[in-house]
Amino acid sequence: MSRDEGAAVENKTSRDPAMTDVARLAGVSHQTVSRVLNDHPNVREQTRLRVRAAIAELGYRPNKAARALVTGRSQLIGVVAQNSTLYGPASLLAAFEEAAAGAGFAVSVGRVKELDHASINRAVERHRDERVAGIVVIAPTASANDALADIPAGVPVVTIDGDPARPTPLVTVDQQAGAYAATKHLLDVGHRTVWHVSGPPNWFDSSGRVEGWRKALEDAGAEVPPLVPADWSARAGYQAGQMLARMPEVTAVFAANDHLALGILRAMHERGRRVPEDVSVVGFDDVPEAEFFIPPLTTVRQDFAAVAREALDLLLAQVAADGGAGDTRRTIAPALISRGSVAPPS
Amino acid sequence: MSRDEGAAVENKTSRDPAMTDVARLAGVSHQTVSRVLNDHPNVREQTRLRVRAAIAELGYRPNKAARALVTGRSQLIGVVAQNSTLYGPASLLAAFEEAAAGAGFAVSVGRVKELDHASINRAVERHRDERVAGIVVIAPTASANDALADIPAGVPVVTIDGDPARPTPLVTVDQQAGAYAATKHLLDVGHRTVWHVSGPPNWFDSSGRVEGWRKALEDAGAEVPPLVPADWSARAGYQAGQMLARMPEVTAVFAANDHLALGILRAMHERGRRVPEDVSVVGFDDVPEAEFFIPPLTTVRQDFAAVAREALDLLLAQVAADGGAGDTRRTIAPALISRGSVAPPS
DNA sequence: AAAATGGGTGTTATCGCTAACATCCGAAGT
DNA sequence: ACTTCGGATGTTAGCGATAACACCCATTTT
Repeated sequence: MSRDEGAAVENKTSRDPAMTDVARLAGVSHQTVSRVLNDHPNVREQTRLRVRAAIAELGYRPNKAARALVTGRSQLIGVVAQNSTLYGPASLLAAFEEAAAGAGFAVSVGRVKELDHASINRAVERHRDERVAGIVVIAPTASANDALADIPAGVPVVTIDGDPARPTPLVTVDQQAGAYAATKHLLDVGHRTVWHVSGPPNWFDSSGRVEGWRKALEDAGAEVPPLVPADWSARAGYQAGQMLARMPEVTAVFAANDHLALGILRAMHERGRRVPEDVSVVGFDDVPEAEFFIPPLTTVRQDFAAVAREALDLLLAQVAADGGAGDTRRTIAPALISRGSVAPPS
Repeated sequence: MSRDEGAAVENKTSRDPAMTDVARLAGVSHQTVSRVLNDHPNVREQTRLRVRAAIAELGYRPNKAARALVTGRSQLIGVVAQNSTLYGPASLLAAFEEAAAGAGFAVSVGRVKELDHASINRAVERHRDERVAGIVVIAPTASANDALADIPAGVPVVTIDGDPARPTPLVTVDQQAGAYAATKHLLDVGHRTVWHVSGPPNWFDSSGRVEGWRKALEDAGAEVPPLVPADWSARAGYQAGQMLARMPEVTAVFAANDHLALGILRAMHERGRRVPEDVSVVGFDDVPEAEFFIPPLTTVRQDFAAVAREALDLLLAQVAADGGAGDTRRTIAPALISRGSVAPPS
């Protein structure tokens, strides 16, 4: 790649214009160009216009690497998330990217196969190498949570879906409240108790939902049936459903997410137990297609966009404060969405 | 941020170690450290070890901004994708991030709200500002495709799901083959013809599936019923299904994706048309929960991981070749997954 | 009228790295 | 023994931006 200096006349493979090129064209110093770019106050309006014109004429675009080098920070936010296509995490990630873009930040995603200590640390280090402005960790499990301790102070970090008990900047959905509402809804229409098919035990979301379910039962003085443990998959829901369908006393089931609920619906259908006439079912997440399950699923909706906004907000506050921040915890309330899968017991 | 030079003894707020610090500790020049880092051959083994020891001792990590500045490229791949939680695009993105991480590249995602010309160009420019090594555009619609023309030559670009007719580096799933297989499967079990509920008309995936469907019918000498246009949502499938359920002659439906199929299943169920006894249904995508629909859905699976791998491969080939590349098109064959939603007509 | 202010601008140093060239040295060729 | 060569290393010069400071020159202030 030849790069002629001085009086280049026919510089074919000319490089991208740099700040000095703009400066020359506008008849100012490169520093003034920098001032215009960064909206410094002390630039005459006329000069500002001249510089802007030169920028437009050359199609100049600032080199972010150079800026990152001298400032020590890039306009990049690193996100550490599990490599999953689960509805919750995927939506969250998408929502966060959108929010960040709105604030002028690009997002670099460090997907991680397992949410273990070592993987997360590796992802965090990669992000630090890129001098990201801040890091968001989607840490829905205890193992992920542990890794956060190793992140050096001074790096702005926000955790999403992390341990509610941990004193770090954190945004969560109030799982307990959502589960409580779902369970109470079933009790309110007349069910004597509610069974619960839970998510994987190491997820905070799971345990929060279990707690909310149990509390609603206890508050109502209802019997607490044994917990049916599962994971997040439709398959696990189907298996749990096969058991529940055999027990005549089961009239109401709260599933820890919509896909579990789907599996339960299928199992009920196969054994001839009608939903909602014989058994009521409630899910969690409100995936877009939940409305078209057979029957339409009553569920609990999480506002991922709100979570993303709050997380970004918390992160940028830390970036601005250069470390310490004010309030550092935000909780988003979920909402019960009532559809056709719930009815009074017969 | 004070930064004492020279004989700093008690430098509290010490900066991160730089290459010169490593060099000093190892008793070599910073350039030798650079050589070790970049695996240049001409370094004595003993020196190499000494440098590595110093790196480990200081916990040194190279500054990527500085490297990007001098080389003009970062170890970052820019991805432009629509801000959607659709199963296909989301899976693709996740798969690509994993593949890129395996090759030592981080991925910066430029989500875009609409797949129009202007939005895509903006995202591409943002990536170029970051001096990404290459750009991947997930361009499943004609409008997205148009924007590709504006990307200057010399920037490595790979399109995923783009226009099969466009002569750019491109990776696609053979939609036509998948649709052909699905339709033929229905004809093979004895249906006289197959109805098709299609995706949005401006998506290449949609039109490819329509073509495959039509071709299979024509090859079999079957009547081609009118196309039922929809989008990708379960709701649209439900609406289409409400119509199809009223027509006694409809015995087989091929839906352009699994969520459409879900809506169709629901509509059939509501009007008392049994699947598969009265009507057979086939979907497309094989979303994880398709196995637990009522009944389990026969569908066509796309191998997104393979798409991602090929795309990365094509991109890195361009990066290495500094522009021109050899073969530039890869097509992934989808696979029919047979489940319980298909049966011979009664 | 001289001094103090402060807005507008240019000059210089620097961030941490890689490229290009310079240098040193011992082994090989004549 | 005297080039020649090439491996191992050091030196210097940028990459393109921002920070810090210096410097004008019109206003105010005293």
